[in-house]
Amino acid sequence: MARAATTADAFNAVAEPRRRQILDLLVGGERPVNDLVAQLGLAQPQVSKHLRVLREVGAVDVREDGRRRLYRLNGKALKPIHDWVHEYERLWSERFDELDAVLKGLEQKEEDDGSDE
Amino acid sequence: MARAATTADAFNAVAEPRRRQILDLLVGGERPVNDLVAQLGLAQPQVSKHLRVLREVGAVDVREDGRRRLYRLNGKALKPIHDWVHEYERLWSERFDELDAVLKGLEQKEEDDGSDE
DNA sequence: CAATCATATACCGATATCGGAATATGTCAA
DNA sequence: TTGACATATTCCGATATCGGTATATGATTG
Repeated sequence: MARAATTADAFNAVAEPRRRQILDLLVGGERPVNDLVAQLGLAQPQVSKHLRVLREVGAVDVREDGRRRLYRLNGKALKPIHDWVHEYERLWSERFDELDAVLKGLEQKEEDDGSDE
Repeated sequence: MARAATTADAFNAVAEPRRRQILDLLVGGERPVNDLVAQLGLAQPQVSKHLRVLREVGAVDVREDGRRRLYRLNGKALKPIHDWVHEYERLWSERFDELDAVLKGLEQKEEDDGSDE
């Protein structure tokens, strides 16, 4: 066995920085491949390959327009990532840090009061 | 060149489902390796290896306790993932879907009015 | 129809991974 | 000190990747 395919998951697909860049560019709206090639400074075949991966995980959709292909973002594919990482937000949010402090204070108080646990 | 190292990034580290599971378990608090081994149903060496990766990207910290090692979550390492994916939230949120519809309506209107762009 | 433009695919070599198995390191207990 | 326990490291083979280069496919223009 080796590492999971890049097309296995949105997680795997998006682990590659270039692919994140591509998605970031597509936030601005539909773009033909050549636009992306120009903006990324990458060779055209590499861009097409990255787009294929993004297509396979559903993060982008394509539309034909004459001899060019217009790629468009489909952000829903990223929702699982958002949902997962969202659970960890409290670990760096100051607001929650304060809440944690309060809760710890309460625990301490209960321990001082003695009894079980 | 090959795929980026799993230790290159939080993105790469977390692309592996087992490592996400480990982090999920550590949300419940500090745990020794053997606890994780039991809960994951994985072989001990694999768990140690996954933990190493998570350590190298700063997602967990270790503390020695006799002959065992207690691993603890350090969620701050996941913030870049959260920050990145957060930008895409509007793409699946219904509230923002409605906003998009409104904006598209406005665009349409301007196009109908003609003129440049 | 030929030439050109836009994009996708195929092939290559190098590399880092993953799980499995064996083993090393280090601590505690009798 | 010997043995049991807890964890980390090393070696293995298989595999999927990435960038580069060459080429295929397909649409448009002259």
